[in-house]
Amino acid sequence: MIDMAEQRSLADRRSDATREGIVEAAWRLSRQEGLTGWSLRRLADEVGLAAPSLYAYFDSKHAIYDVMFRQGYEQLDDIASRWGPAPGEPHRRAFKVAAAGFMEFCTSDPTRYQLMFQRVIPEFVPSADAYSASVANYERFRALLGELGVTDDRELDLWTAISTGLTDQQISNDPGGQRWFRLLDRAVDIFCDHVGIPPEPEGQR
Amino acid sequence: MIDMAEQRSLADRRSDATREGIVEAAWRLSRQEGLTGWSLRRLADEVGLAAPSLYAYFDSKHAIYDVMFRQGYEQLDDIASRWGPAPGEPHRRAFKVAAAGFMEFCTSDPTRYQLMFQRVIPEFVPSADAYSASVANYERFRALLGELGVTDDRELDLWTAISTGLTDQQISNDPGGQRWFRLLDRAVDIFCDHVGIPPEPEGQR
DNA sequence: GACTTTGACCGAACAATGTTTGAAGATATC
DNA sequence: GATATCTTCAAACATTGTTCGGTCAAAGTC
Repeated sequence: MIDMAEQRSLADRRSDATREGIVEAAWRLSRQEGLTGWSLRRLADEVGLAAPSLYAYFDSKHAIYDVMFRQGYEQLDDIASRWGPAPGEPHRRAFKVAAAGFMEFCTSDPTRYQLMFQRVIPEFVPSADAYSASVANYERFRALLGELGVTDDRELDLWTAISTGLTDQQISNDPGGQRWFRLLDRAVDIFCDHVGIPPEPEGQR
Repeated sequence: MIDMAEQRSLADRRSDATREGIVEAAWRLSRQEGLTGWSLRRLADEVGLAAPSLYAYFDSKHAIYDVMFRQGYEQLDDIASRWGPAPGEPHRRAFKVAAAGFMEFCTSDPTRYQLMFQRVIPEFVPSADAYSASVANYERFRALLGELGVTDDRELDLWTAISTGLTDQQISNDPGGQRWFRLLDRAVDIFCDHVGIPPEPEGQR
């Protein structure tokens, strides 16, 4: 009988536990040796299998990166769901919290950041499925900024550039430090002044 | 007799013309197939040699990338040397020219940009020599902004983040387009307002 | 001219990679 | 116990960057 739910390929039906073990080991190796610093044979060793056995769980090495890519965006989505103005909270305050949260998320795991936002793996292009996770995330981001008073698309684009620019510099040129992180509040203030989000009341600051 | 000038290895003494031909072909292939989309055998074919012969001119594939890396910064330095306030020119105007020049330089050759500013080649680390070209460039950038009125290091860092952020978004998310490029003048204005560089006189605008 | 030296080049091979193939054991199902 | 289905892997393949050993021609040297 044909399963009416979405078709799962042979590989997809394999033990989910082993599958997750492989991805976990891939994260571990990526953080240790760099995203491209490990081979399938090494990864297989790590989970007690031979290299070809991995192909029972993933169609290719890129397919493993693809799962990791999606997991990254799921984790971001998880965190981002907690952002937004609390009742009575000044929008600029909420803006700063969200911006710092994003930057903290990125800098706390540079490997994950590279996978999600940079093109460090030659030939790797996220699948439509994984890509949609990143699009969903962008939609949430757009909605959040709308809630905070950023309605113009160009202003959205400008803030995207500023926040990713700060993050990128921080990770590339001062990993583990605070050099660009410290500039974030100021950047938020400048930007908020420009788009007309009112300053925080002096007393609460 | 020992040459008292700087020692040149065997590879270094080979015909400079062939050497340059190899690098040119490497640029061509990189733009066509991506920075990592070609093999040494393919490159050798392109210049009418066999793969091992390349090792008479370069110590490794990375050594070829290294030359390209340095060439990129030499080209940037060449352009950047023409930036700076003309006599009587408002600083903010000169700022905009330089900023647009930088962004134009980056977006006009995304492959070169990737090599210079992103880490898309696994394991590739520029040699001390090539790296110094990028440092020299940063020093020029710092001097230029100083001339225009940006003295605080934190403001320098902030502008670095903003301009590279805009550039990065432009190349990654709208290659060949203008979406983030159009935001540049506004970004300069916001930044200049913040650091106290006076606005351009209305008449000249 | 013979002889050596040097420069330029490449065929063959090496180790490592991601991946495919074919088949072997293990496990379940009847 | 027989059959089918999982789960696994040894062996092999094509491709990669790179090394080794050698060939061949040009340039000096006597």
